[in-house]
Amino acid sequence: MDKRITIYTIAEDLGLAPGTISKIINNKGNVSTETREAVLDYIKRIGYVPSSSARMLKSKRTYTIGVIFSEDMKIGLEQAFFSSILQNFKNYAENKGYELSFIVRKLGKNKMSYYEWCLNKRVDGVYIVVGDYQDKELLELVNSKIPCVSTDMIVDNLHTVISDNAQGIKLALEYIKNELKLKKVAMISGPTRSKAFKERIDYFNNNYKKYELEKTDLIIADGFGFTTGYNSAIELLDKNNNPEVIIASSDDIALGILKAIFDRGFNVPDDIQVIGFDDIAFAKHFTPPLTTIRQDRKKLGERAAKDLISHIENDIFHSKEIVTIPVELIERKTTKKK
Amino acid sequence: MDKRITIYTIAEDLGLAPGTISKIINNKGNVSTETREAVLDYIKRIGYVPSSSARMLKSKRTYTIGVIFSEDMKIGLEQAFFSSILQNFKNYAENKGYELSFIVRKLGKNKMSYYEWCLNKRVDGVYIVVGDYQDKELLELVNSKIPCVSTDMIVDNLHTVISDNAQGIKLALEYIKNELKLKKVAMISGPTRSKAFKERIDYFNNNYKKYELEKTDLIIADGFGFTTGYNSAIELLDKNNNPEVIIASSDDIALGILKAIFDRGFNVPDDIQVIGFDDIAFAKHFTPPLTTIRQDRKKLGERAAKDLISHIENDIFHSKEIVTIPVELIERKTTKKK
DNA sequence: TTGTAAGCGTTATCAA
DNA sequence: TTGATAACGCTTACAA
Repeated sequence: MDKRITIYTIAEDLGLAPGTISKIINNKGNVSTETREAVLDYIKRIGYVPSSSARMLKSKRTYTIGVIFSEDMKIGLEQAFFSSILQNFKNYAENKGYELSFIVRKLGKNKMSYYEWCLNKRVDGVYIVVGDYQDKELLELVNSKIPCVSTDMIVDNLHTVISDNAQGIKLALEYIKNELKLKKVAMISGPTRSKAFKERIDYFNNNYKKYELEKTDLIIADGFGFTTGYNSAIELLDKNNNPEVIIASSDDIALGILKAIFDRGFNVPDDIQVIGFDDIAFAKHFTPPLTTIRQDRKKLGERAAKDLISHIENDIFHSKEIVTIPVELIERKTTKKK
Repeated sequence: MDKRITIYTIAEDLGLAPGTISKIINNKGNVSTETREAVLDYIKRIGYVPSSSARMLKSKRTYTIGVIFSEDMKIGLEQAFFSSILQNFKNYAENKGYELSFIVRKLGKNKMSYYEWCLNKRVDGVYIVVGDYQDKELLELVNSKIPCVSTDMIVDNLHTVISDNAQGIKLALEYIKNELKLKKVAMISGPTRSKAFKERIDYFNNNYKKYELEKTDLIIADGFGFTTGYNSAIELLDKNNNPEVIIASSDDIALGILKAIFDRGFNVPDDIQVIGFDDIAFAKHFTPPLTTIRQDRKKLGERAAKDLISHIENDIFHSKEIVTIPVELIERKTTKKK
């Protein structure tokens, strides 16, 4: 019962050679449809699954995708937005027979670079969930032979799947002008080493005038989270430039802003309105529910997985491009149409 | 440069036999301290790392831990509480040289049971993050030769690391009696198929009288989340039994309750007080910040990892036990001392 | 079209 | 204490 099934036992059972079985499993070489079908049938019946270690050892393919969840950015599995993209990536990849393995900068006792780690683990490809585009080690990896894809970082030579951040801010600006009919707008953002944040800030800076808006403040903080939003908003409020609406570059930040506004005794949306970015699960549960730009986390994760796997499997040095996923404005209660 | 370092190249470089290198790496057999140190040194210098596939192939050990994140319970990586425990588990395990691999019920095209999957993947052990203790397949796995550990499910023959749920509710009850000086208490909980919920409900039912409390309502809902809490609280409020304080069996539920109370026009903590369970990151950010029973997610995850790994490595059929991690009451603004 | 056999990088058993 | 050698289960030339 605990006897392991191998291509040898199968070959024996069927009166064939192990090599033939292998070819069939991998869809290679010439085998008569007759034997092919017989073998496939048999395999399914007895529930045979190839030993991944043997396969890896021999073929140099590991069916493993390394995941970089940049540590210095202090983003862990707890970060709802990214872990949800990752979840979708994972689902897709698993369906294609790949496993994920988190890349850490050491292995056993040894400290090592991302690239070394990948070499040693022989991952087939790398998914960079978030990354610092100035990180030398990351760039070393990106520019190596190992296929990489990212859902945040934009650098030369890297295929990335990213939300249409410009469109997101455009939506917000249009909405502010046409629906909210407001003038004075501020923005609070996370750091520009995240490309997504940078794009949002850039679009804002370059276009608010087009919508006849006035920029009262722009705070670029050094964090991603609630506390960052809170502190930045306190700072902003104390400057008394009196923005009518604040655009936050993430929902976590937006939620912190909301709290700060309350703590300062103002009301949302009557005194100040707020627009977030992401649409995390909690956005709709907050009081008041957050108006925000929704990113399509499912598409983001799945497309990234799809593209990475196709890089890996058709190892033609694929066209690396920036693929852009549309976003959408979700109107809730932190804004008020006039 | 792309030449792979193996125990062969090392042996050659050092004028030794491959077998000797292997022994040293694995700390086995008799090797003179002299050669041992020389080899260890050399290995560190050139940054050699054993090929895991070769090792797996030969030794039957995969250094991989399967993770079950029960799907039918609709809990994904997005669930902050569980993913944070998992994160801590992961950190510990990785440090010990293990990798995590999520168990899915199929592999490639084939549907398969948890147990079959584990057999095929040859995982060294299994970590059940959350599980339904009535799930036949799960029980099959638990009762197999494969070492398992859980941080939620309690069944015969399963080692589990779990918060002291009884103590948590005890803390809440004491606090209600002695500090809040309240009488009428209600509870809203998730389903009893999660052992943690069951324990909390049981302790509450069996002990509220001891604290001279009056139970106005007990709602056992079928979900875990915000919406569950919201709907249950609306239901409860509409019954007009007027509890003075509501104990929620999770923070997500508590937050939903808070929202429902607001929506019905009541004030927290003046009209009704609320106590949660978990202390998720968001609990302190909510308005008002949630009083709750904090679970020690770090200890939970790390202890589970530690115990599993020791099961695996000292494959003595280890004492399976329930290990219990203390909890703590965090007082914030949804309660008010009298 | 099918079979044979040489690795892949380890571990483990014996022999030296 | 150290060295040689046979697996482990697969892939892939190459031979039949």
